[in-house]
This record gives sequence, structure tokens and C-alpha cells, in this order.
Amino acid sequence: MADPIAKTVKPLRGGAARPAAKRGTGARKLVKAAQSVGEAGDAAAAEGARPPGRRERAGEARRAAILKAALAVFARLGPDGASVEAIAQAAGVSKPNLLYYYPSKDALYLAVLEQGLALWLSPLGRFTEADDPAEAIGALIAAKLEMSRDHPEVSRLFALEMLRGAPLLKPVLAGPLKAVFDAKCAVVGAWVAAGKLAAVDPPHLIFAVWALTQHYADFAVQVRALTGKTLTDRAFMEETRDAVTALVLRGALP
Amino acid sequence: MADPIAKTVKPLRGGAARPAAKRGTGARKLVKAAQSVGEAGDAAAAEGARPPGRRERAGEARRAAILKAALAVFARLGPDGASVEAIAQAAGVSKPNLLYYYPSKDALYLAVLEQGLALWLSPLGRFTEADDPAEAIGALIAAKLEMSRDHPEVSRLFALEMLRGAPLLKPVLAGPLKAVFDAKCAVVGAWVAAGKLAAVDPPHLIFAVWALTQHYADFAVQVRALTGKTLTDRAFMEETRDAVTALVLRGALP
DNA sequence: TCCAAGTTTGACCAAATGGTCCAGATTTGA
DNA sequence: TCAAATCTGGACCATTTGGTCAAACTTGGA
Repeated sequence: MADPIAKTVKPLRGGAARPAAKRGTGARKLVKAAQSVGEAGDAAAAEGARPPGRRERAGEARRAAILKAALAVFARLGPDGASVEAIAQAAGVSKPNLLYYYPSKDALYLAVLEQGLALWLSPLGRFTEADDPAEAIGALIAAKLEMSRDHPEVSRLFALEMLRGAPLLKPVLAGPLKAVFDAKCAVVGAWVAAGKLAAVDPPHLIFAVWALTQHYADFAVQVRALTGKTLTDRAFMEETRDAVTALVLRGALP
Repeated sequence: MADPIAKTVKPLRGGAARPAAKRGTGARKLVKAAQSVGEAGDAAAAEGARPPGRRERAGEARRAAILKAALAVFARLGPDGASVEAIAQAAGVSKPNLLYYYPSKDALYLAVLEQGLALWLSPLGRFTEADDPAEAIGALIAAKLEMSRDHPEVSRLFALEMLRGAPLLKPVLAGPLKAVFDAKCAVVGAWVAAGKLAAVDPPHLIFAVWALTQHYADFAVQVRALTGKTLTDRAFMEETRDAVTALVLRGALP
């Protein structure tokens, strides 16, 4: 895939009308998705609020199945290694049918990325200066680790994007993510100033939490090879959470 | 690339003799490379110790150029996204010429991996029970961070491999790496038992060092987007080293 | 100088793959 | 019940790409 964005923007082919799915294009779409993280779900309710017929529901299910399969395949093989055919097969759908719902591989990839974005960003939730640092940081670590356990493919997908140099994500990083990041850095800074935290460097503290928690998803194979355990193992999950939390808190508390 | 190993093992084509380059095949090769990490360099000296003529040297240079270009391209685009043509171009060589030195894309990929392996494994150097924990851990962190600064592509390449599920590396992980890992865990365990270290969980401590240091190479785009800095920035490098070291040591020392 | 071995490349080939067409099946709404 | 709208998938196409071939070009040594 050369330039996902450029190829995605193209005239619709003449035939039958397509299910409404492409609002916004390329990276802009991702930024928009990222910004609406905290907002209310955009489910029905908005415009044409007619009850979904059997057909519509089936279509939505198919679309979801495709998206799910695509996430799995993209996260494992990467956007280049994954073939449309393979994704279609994994979703139990014919290739042309997949292309009916998502007009191109790039569009599909973008959709997968978009879908994962909210989930990916969510753990850096809303903790404020007023919160207790130990509790807030502990909660963040727990949330990120659960994310690594329950949605490792999402973590891997974004890791993959980072490794490629984040061609699609850069706007998100520089925009919405930076905004949240700066805000959280400020909170940490305030904690430090208030003497609630040792003199840690806020950005590095946040990087540390990310790195420590994502490691168990992105490098799961290595972790498994070396310890024989996975986060799905209840005991290992708790052990990991305790170890990471202890490390960070002991390192950050006064 | 479906199965790098299977495709690599194939009869040499009938024509001219190939430069001796393929000893061992596929994953076995990688394990061998990993095992010989500490050993002396296998430069000349061995068999035919005649002085290298101009031609031979030129060939070796070309081979090195190809390997270097391949590392860069593979690390950025992944083994599937990288085309032989692109690598050849980056190396300033024609495609058939590249294929002359490395009989297939898979073989080249394997060679790149093999080359990086020693470097990748080396930082987990030789620290023993007798060493001072703070010093040893500090040195490890420093070494890994330098690695992230000076050879980020290597780090990314291996991260990529992990994300794909380490099809080629699994034997290395389960073999040589696990051996070193277990040994180092034992050392950490001994430190804990001797009261030189708090009651940390050895595997998680090591994972922590890996995760914290590799993050700055693998997620360099994100770090740059959020802080505007890179490890190549001297001040940022030191700041990072201090932050990571402080975090780990404060978390691990009694 | 001449030759055999090694090196380089333009032209080509076959497979894989993203994407298109179209004809037929299925729903939906009137 | 019927026509319009929407789905579905087999056949097909163009491009990309890993890899091959044969012919031309270097180079080191007898």
C-alpha cells in the first residue's frame, strides 16, 4: 500500500449506491475520531431514526465481522502482509463482497484504525490534580494492562503503525494525543509541585506507564517464551499488575 | 512472504558458483548466531587465509551496502512491505545483482535478522551476583538506551518480528535468549536474597528495563511528536537515562 | 596476452493481489 | 405481488513483484 490516503480519496464507482460509511477521508477522519473520544456514542438517534430492518442489521453484522477479522489479520501480518482475500476468508465473506462494504483495502485499514483509536486512547482517562496520585496512577496501569490483555491486537496494530513511522497517525499524535498528553503532564507536574510525588519528569513517567503495560501485549510472544505465562493467566495478570504498579509508584512517590 | 524458511531452502541455480554465504538455513542459523554472541569474531583467519583482492573487497562492500539498506527498508516497511527492488535501489544496486548476493528476499531478510541478533542481545551483558546491583542495572539501562539511539532500526526490526508472532525468532527466544534470561533472573534473585535489592520479581524487572528502553526506539515517532525531542538530542538522552534509571532503581533498591 | 571464473544487468516470466464487472439472488416498500 | 433498491460472488483484468536467464563485462592469474 503506497499512500493509503491518496488512494482512498477517489470517485465512487458508478454502480449501486454504497452504504453510508465514508464521512471524512484519511487522516482527517482519524483525528476526528480521536477528538470524539470522550463524547457520547453516536448511535442511532441522529437523523433517519427508522427501525433497522432485517437487511440493515445483517449488513451491519457483516460489516462488524469484516472489521473484526481485519483487525486480527492486519495486526498480525501488517497492512502489506495482509491480503484482502485473507481478511475476507477470515470474515467468512467473499472478496468482492468485502470490497462492497469497504471500497478498498486502504479504506478498510483506516476503518480498523479508526475503530481502535478510541479504545487505544481511552485508558489515559480523566484523572485530575484533585485525585490521589497513587490511586490515579494505579488505575491507569490497571486499565492499560487490561487493555493489553483484552485487546492485544489493537495494541499491536498501533505499535505497528508507530514502527512504520505513523504515516497515518502522525496528525493524531501531534493533535489530540498531544493535547491529552500535555494535560496529563500538567497534572503530574502539579502533583510534584504539591509534594505528593517525587521529582519525576512527567513525560517520562507517562511513557513509562505506556511502555511497561504495552510491552505485555506487543511482546507477548517473548513474554510467553521466557516465562511460559500470558496475561490471560489470572495469577500472572495480577502479578504483573503488582510488579508494574510497585515499580512505578515506588519510583514516583516521595 | 509466506514461509521464509521453506522458501530459503532450495537448490542453488545451475549457473556460476555463488559467494559462500549460506551456512545453515533458516531459524537454525539464527539460533547459531545467537549462541555465538560472546564468542570471538569469526573474521578471516579460518580456512583459506589468502589476502583479499580488490574484487573480493568490492564484493564484500556491496554485500554490506545491501545489508545496510535492507535493514533500513525492512525495519520501516516490514518484510512484506519492503520490495526487493526498493532495497536494491536504496543500496545502489540492480535487483538481479542483489539477488546474486542474496538468493532470495527471504534469505536477505534472514541475513539482516542474523546480523542484528548479536547486537540486539548484547546489552544483556555479563553482570554477575558479585556486581553491585545499582551499577549493573544502571549500566544495562545505559547500554540499552544507547542501542535505542544508535541502532533504532535494529530495535524496530525485532519489535516487528515480535508483533508478527516471531515466526523466525521463536527458536531463539525459547533457546539462547531464555538461557541468558534465566541466568540473569537468577542473579537478580540472588541480589534480592542477599538483601541488596527489594523484593522485586526478577522477570518483571528485566522486562521493565527492556520495555522502558526500547520504547524510545520503537515509539520514537510518538516520543518525538509529544516532546519534540529525540535520543540523538544529547540533553534528552541524558534526561531519559536519568529518568529511567531513577525509576527502576528507586523501584528496585531496598 | 589470453582465458576461466566471477560479476552485472536488461529482458522476461509466473504468481499473487487489489480491484472491477455483471448477472443473478434477496429485500423492501408500495 | 411487483418493481426498485440492495446484496452477493464467480470470472476477469492490470499491476506489482519475487525470481530467472542469457549475454556482456571485469578481473586475477598463467
